Formats: sequence, C-alpha cells, structure tokens
Amino acid sequence: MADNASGSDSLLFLTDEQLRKGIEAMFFAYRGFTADPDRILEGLDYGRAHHRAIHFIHRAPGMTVSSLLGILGVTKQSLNRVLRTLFDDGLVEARVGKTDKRERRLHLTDKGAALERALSDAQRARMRAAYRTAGPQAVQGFRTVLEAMMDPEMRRQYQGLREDSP
Amino acid sequence: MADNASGSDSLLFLTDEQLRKGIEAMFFAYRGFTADPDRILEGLDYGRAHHRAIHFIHRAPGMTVSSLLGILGVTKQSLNRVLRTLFDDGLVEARVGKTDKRERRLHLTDKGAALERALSDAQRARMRAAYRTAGPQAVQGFRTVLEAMMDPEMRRQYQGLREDSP
DNA sequence: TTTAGAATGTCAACAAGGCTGACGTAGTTT
DNA sequence: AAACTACGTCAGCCTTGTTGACATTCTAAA
Repeated sequence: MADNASGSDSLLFLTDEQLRKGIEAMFFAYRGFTADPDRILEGLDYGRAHHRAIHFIHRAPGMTVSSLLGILGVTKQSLNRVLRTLFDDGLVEARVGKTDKRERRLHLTDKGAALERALSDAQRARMRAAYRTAGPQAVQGFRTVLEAMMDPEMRRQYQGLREDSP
Repeated sequence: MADNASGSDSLLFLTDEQLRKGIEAMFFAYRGFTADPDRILEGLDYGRAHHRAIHFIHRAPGMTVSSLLGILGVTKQSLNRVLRTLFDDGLVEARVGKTDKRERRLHLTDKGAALERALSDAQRARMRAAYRTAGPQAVQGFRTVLEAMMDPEMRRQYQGLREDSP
C-alpha cells in the first residue's frame, strides 16, 4: 500500500500489456540466469542437464535416483545418460541404500563439489547483484510471484526439499 | 521501506541460502511458465522455438529477420529452419522491405495471429493468476528483480522493443 | 561503374538433451 | 514362489541448437 505509482490499488497491473511485459521479462531474465554457468560448462563436455543434476544432488545429498527424476521432470533414460558421465568422471558417487538396497543414494565427490561451487558461485554472483540492485522488498515480491507461477507439484518440490534421510 | 518482516533493512536477503532459494524459484517457475504453451504446441508439429518466433513477430510486426535473430540469440540457420515451416504453413509472411529490398519484414497471417492468441492466452492466464495471487506490489518487485538479472543487451531488447518502421 | 559489404537463404553435418519402447537384474513385499 | 519396485541399458527418434561453406540479391562506397 506504500508504493502507489501507476495504480497499485487498481487492477491495472493485470492488463494484457502488463502481463506481456512479465512474460518477456521471464524470457530475457532466464537467459541471463543460465548464461554464467553455461559459460563455465562449455568446453568441459557438460551441459545444463549436468548442472541441474549436480545442483540438486548438492542440495539434498543422499537423494535417490527416483526423487531426482521427480524434481528434474525428465525420463530415467535421459537422466541416466547424464548421471553415467558424472559417475565416470568421478563427480558423483552412488551408494547402495542402507535399508533398501535397490536404491542408489547420490552424493557429490570432492571433485563434484568443486564444480558445483564454481557453478553456483557464478550463478549466485549474478543473483546477488540483481538482489542488491532491486532491494529486499522487490526480492520478496519476486519470490512470491515465482512461487505462484509454479505448478502445484513443483511448488511442493520447491518448498519441501530437505536432506534425504541416509 | 514499508514491509519490514524478516529483516528487510538488513542484508539477510543476500545470504547464500536466500540466493539459492531464488535460483530454484527461477528453475521451477520457468517450468510452469512454459508448460501451458508447450501443451498446445505438442501434437501441432511446433515447438518452443516456433512459439518464440511467433511471439516476437506479433509483438513487433514488420520486424526484420536480423532483428529477430538479435532478440532470440540463435544462429540464422537455426531460426531459418523454424521460419521456413512457419512460411510453409502460412502462419507468417515475409514482405520485401520498402527502402531496403534485401530485408524481409515479418508479419503474422490471420492464421498465425490465431495461434499466437491461443498460445498467449494460455500463458497469460497463468501469469494473471500468479499476479493476482501475489498482488501489485509483489509484481513490481518481480519485474524489478528480473530486469536486474538480464544481460545489458537483453535489457535493451526488453525495454526498447517497438514497432519497426515499415 | 565496379566492387565491397550487408541481409538473407540454404546445404550438410554434428551435438545435446529430450522422448518412447523394450528388456534385464537386483532386491522387496506379499 | 510371485509380483512389484528401483534402477540400468540398448536402440531409435525428434527438436533445436551449433559450425562451415556457399549463393543471391541488393546497397553503398570508391
């Protein structure tokens, strides 16, 4: 209720023109969002798919293959191609589940953790700059809108990720 | 300066943890963002690349091939493959430039405009729902952060698009 | 007026990363 | 013992990106 420029109280922010601006903002911003990690990955034989796998394994160590599948929303064949190269290159290791031996619990090796750090440092640097420029209140709004834009299942993934019990 | 919950004035919003949340929010939200148009496109022989071309041609009718290339950030060979199918299917037409006859000015046909409408209706519906849920102030912040996240050139594209002079 | 350069199209070949379908092997559960 | 689950894998296909080379047409500059 504080910022009143351009009709905050009215419904003017729901016009097609405003929505289009939001749509294009998502498009252009996502490019920036992926640009820095992409630059690191290129030449290393890895792509965005590897980045995503590494990110979420780092995020929730001990995660099983099938929960990773659920988060990434791809087929097991597709994920497997990625995971295989990560195993072969010694970035990720799979430990047989303790209670259920069919499960593969995924962990980053030191080498994998190093790459993860390089990638997320780059990505966070941009994020941090954007956050700092925009300020805390804008960041709050940013997160709120993004969350509202997710599919319900994805929102659960987003909110509910926690370290998988080993 | 109004909203003070959870340390707006401090720098707590710049912690790695907060940044990671932002990063994952972008990831999951982008999935939702593209989900609805993707559903429409699937089965129609078209993909996201066609959607993007159609979107920007609609946005700035009379746009040349090279400015579209600049916006999309792909190679001409890649764009051409997409444009060719759009020409062949009668969704887009190219008119020879008036002053410079080398240029192809791109326009949607009625058929193309109809598909554009279907796609953007779907995408806007989700956007509108998210905006409405989040409220005008959040939307303001959303746009601010996204803009700060773009590469400078992309920010220019984002801000500077206008109807190309015929 | 030639000539260089720009805007566009196109052929070919390749790679990443999606997908489906089918099948195999452990290990768990009933 | 039988059925189900978690995972891996082979094969083949699609979209969409890439590079490199070359042709055409038009514009602009020397």
